[in-house]
Amino acid sequence: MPLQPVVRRSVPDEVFDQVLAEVVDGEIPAGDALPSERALAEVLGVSRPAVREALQRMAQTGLVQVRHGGATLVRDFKRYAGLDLLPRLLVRHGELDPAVARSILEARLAVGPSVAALAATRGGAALGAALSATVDALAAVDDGPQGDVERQVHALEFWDQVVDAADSIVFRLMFNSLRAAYEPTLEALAPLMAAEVGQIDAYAVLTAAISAGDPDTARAAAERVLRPATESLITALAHLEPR
Amino acid sequence: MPLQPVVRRSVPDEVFDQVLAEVVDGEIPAGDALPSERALAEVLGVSRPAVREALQRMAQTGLVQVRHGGATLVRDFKRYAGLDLLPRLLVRHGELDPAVARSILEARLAVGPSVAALAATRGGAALGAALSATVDALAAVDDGPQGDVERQVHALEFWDQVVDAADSIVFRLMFNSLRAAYEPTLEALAPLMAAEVGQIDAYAVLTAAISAGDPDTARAAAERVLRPATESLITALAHLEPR
DNA sequence: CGATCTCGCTGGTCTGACCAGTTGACCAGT
DNA sequence: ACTGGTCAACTGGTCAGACCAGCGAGATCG
Repeated sequence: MPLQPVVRRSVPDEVFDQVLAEVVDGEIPAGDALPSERALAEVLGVSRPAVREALQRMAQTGLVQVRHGGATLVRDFKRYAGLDLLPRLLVRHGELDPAVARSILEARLAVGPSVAALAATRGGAALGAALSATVDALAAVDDGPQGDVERQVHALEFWDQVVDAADSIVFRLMFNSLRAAYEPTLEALAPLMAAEVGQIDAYAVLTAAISAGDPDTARAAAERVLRPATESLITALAHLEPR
Repeated sequence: MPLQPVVRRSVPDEVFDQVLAEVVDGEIPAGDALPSERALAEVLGVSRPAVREALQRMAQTGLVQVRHGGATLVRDFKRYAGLDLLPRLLVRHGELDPAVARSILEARLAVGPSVAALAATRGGAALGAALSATVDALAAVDDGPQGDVERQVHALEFWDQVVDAADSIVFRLMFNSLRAAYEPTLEALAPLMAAEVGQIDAYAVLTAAISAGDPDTARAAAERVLRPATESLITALAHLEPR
């Protein structure tokens, strides 16, 4: 593996991660109070502003509720957290959570075809050429483990363009959140997704449908791109889930 | 209007909102640097910690990138922000953004049926009774402007239960984000959505399909619930959009 | 002219202080 | 027995000022 960027963790980052883990793992049940800022600062051996910064970020994410004068309460993150929390949920304690991974695949399959249909309706003249170029790049990748990763990157780029063309801000933001969860684990997942991004012809059909401005065909084509890997991976993940 | 809770805005809240507006409105284009923390603190007449807290929250949301030693850069929020930003985008300068509202409707229509299908597959024994109870509550609401609001609340509760039953964390978080955007504007939108939540029979059919564990029927029923209002509202919104 | 150094600016962190809101206990009226 | 008032001991909110650490541009030196 080539040289990696140095991870620089600030003090508030560290505090944020620790408190987040406590909350997400359910060590502190929803409704309970967090220790006071001063107490946390002392326990963690950092200054109060550092703790404050972390707690404010927690509040921003909807995981706690701070009340001036009162205690800081833990909220039920499954009810109040937004999609931004996804990356933190996907990888817990350094490994993938199969239930979360399954859920991401389900969401992808539900949303992708609709986005493709919208892109077909709204895509401008230049869209077809841009998509074709990306598919060409996808097809030109050499085989091998490194190639799998590279194909993933091109596939992400492809969907990025489709989402842009759909011109619907909610899908755009959803895509950003999903990508933020997916990208850090890309290397690990690339082999599993290799079959999907290898279907150059399926991508080509989808591109053609979108370029032609045919939403129904685009929807079906997107589903043909996404469904095979989705279903096979979900069955594979089902064996990993404890339940 | 009955008594409202007092809104208490903290200093960092205020700073956050102001900087957010600058970024989202494009006053400071993506790639440009924000003024330094000290400069912002002086201009806004607050302390540096207050500014820091606001900027850290901006970074958490993906709108800026702070670099130790260097300037704080504005990022392209359309590419890096997550779905949590949605409430801030939906209502800008005190009024609804039609393009964002349209997009929310599109997303709802795309996701709702899939969620219903999953709920049909995975819903437990108690689900049917719970959904029926909510539909009954929906049907029991008196007419009138206040009733429209009340029906919205019940409809949200209904979908909340469906999303829970789907048992897919991504949809859960999506729903939370969408609800967070929708709820503050609920009173204003209730009249527009009145037709949808008035279709008690459509909700009943959907409930029956989910209870029966029939995903395909549930998907179709959900679409019948959501599509009419979605399409009529989108055409209505199209007239408001400048474009 | 180009590589290097240095200084000034940036953000990162801490300390300690004080302000402001909440809570519960206690007390005084009704 | 219940209401509302008072107070003290929390809590979070905000500030000022200091110092550390990283970056970058301009001055400097070869």
